[in-house]
Amino acid sequence: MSRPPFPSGWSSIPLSLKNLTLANSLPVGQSFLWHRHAIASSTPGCPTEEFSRAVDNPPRVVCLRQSPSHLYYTGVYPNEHDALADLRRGITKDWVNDYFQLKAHPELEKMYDDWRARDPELFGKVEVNKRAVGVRVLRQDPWECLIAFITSTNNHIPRITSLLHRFSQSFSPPLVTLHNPDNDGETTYHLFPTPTALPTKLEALLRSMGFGYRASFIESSLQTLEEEFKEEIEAGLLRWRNQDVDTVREKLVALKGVGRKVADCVMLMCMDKPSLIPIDTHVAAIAARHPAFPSRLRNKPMSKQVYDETQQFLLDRWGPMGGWCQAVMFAADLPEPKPKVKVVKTKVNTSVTVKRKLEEVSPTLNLKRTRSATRLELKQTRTIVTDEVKMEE
DNA sequence: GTTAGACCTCT
DNA sequence: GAGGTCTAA
Repeated sequence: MSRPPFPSGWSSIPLSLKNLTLANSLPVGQSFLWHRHAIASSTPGCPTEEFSRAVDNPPRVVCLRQSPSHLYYTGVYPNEHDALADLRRGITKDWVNDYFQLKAHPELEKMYDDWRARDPELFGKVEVNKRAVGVRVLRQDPWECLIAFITSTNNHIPRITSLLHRFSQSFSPPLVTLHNPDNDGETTYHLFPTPTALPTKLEALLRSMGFGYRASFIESSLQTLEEEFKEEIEAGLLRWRNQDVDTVREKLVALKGVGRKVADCVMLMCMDKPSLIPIDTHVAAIAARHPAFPSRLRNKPMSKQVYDETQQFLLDRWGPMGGWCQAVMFAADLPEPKPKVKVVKTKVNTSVTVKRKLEEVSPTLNLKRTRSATRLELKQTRTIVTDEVKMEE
């Protein structure tokens, strides 16, 4: 009898970095639950890092790697049956195509051409940035996306990321545990919790987990959604994809903790509304750089009116795929990811303690890169759902 | 309809 | 002050 996890094996899709760059699309503030690891055994021209996360329907861990010419993917399953079904039916391949919108919008480069022609002033100057290459808007799950962006207000990416991982670990059982591809420890993956898995008195719990005042927003929004959709919140939210912007915006803004900006984020990133340009302070600053930006909007505190006019200004520049252009501009404007450093306390002489930074050694590149997912060794797998809520230490 | 403060928490 | 929003004037 085999034991989990069951990898469906690596497959690949021919895809250029200009059409999709994982590193510029996954960790840039649209999605927060991807794990990112260097690959210990890699060779020039082959992938150097792996992105992975738990994905539902069926439950599995999706792993992604990328070379200049191909996108590699595999699903790692807690049971053999689903892994075999994936092999037969290409479940993860379909998921990749849907998530990155490769079928719906196959030619990202054509969009870049269009934005360059429309807006040489802003887009033209930014797109030369390395971080502006291959930025795609992801087609995410609405339920997860909604919670993520309620959590995002007044927070930075690293903090949003840690809060959402904490959320998943607390309310969703471990799915599968895999060795990290950088050979540094292992990761236990959890699906994003379903609404029904959340305890009734959620606010106090979330507060203790560090959500702050957003805790009450999440509890209240959950309650509102339960009133509208009963037990079918996720399916209900998915149906909002088929409705027009104004209708959906009205419903989203009715939820506590969801204002105009969060609503626009959710509609852009999971409800097929590619023209929407969410205006946060960052994007507002980008817009203000444009020579033609109305001076009466400059240095004004954000208000509904300033929001509307700024959004309209950018929409005029960027056109029907304006939300995608915003994603490029946003990603390119993020600070360079800090090189990982370890802060080591070194004891010197008698009792003087100094802090010293040590550059983390980059993984040695081996000449062989295995495409077999059998490297993913089981450490611990539990598929039993517990009612108990685990709190982070 | 518009505009201050407050709000959790971490840097 | 930060990838805002809520509430009360």
